[in-house]
Amino acid sequence: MVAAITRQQIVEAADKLFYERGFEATSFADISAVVGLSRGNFYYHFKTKDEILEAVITNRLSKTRAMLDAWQVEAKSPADRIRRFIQILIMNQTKIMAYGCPVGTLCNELAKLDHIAKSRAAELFTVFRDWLSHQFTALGQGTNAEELAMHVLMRSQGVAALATAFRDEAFVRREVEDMCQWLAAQQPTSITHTETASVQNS
Amino acid sequence: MVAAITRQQIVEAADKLFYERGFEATSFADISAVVGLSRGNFYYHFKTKDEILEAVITNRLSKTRAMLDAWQVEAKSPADRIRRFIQILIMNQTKIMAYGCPVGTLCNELAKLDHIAKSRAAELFTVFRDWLSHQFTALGQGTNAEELAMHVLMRSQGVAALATAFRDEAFVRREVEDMCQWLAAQQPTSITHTETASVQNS
DNA sequence: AAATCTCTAGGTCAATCGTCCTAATTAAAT
DNA sequence: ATTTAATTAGGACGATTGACCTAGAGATTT
Repeated sequence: MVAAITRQQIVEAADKLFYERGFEATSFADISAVVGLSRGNFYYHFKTKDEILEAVITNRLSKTRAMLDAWQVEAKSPADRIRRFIQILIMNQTKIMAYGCPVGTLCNELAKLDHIAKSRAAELFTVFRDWLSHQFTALGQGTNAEELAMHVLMRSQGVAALATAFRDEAFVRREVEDMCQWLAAQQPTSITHTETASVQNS
Repeated sequence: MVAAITRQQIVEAADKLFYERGFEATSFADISAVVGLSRGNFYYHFKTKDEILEAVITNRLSKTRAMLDAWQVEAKSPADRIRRFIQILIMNQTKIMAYGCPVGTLCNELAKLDHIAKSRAAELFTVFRDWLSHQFTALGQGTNAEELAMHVLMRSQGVAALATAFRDEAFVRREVEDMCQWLAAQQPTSITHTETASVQNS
């Protein structure tokens, strides 16, 4: 079963190229050159380009879920976990300034192509949204959890988009800081009531 | 001088196609089919595809400036003008949900392609940023004007990106409303001082 | 050792890409 | 009316695209 390894190598290379160059702009030849495989051999592993895209999205979904699961134990409070999400903008700053957000840009390209997989790519956003929504619920914002999750997602997308266009590191830092301050204000009745401290330890 | 008309038709058609399908995904044949011209005849008007892109960006820049100039007289107060900008998300909702923001998605595609015109496309953002910055200065936010302008731009980009992925009209309305409320809170000392009313009439 | 299955290399296919050339048509100028 | 310039149509170019086939090498099983 060496094919499974080669297959994963293809998916990994395709993922990187789809992100850095775009789906359409990446050819079979490009991917095979990275993996070190002959173009013709591709048909054995993937019959169509859409099949590679499908595999890339599936791979991203599982990796994203694994990352969020890890944060669930690494970060102690819901607020810390949301901050962890926001900090992605700092962690991946260089790549984001060069290529934008991997999820947002893929969804946008597939939307323009009216590609069959566009809704499947949007699942990546859903995973983040549901996870963020879960964190906001744990923060005591059960009624607005999904709205707040979408708001965080929205801001992240906006920062990523402008980071690519302006390449302004100060802007990214400023907006991340602003988001964290906004987040701190989202803990309901944090000043008047003191029992919210216990929520952060859940 | 009939060529000028044909040239403008080409630019207009290319603009629409670049927006709806993307720059790379649009071919000479696609544009010529829309205009009703033979493919070969293209070379007379535009020698390269990059030349069309350049013309499209230039066209967008002048159209954008003209629109913002019109708003300067149509809308009475700086706040009204900024609201007018925010309302684009509602006005162009259908197209944005299908293809995203014309500026943001173009900048992103060109960034991935590492295209020569990527900085030129970013000028579109600069035009909006400077105009917004000017409005915030008129609002009495001279010190933070550019930061606030970038913040509005960021939010618009974020809403557009998620609108494409989720196709959620309620989300767009909610975020636009939230932005307008945020804007209302940005008028410094609007409650304690009354002289800010005169600023709105400038 | 023979047979079977897994995996790969190289090449072909028609279609399409951006680019470019040339002959013909149309309009303008003399 | 004749020359000149502006504009067009159609085709050809080399390269590249995604897709596909087949022969054979390599590994595994019998």
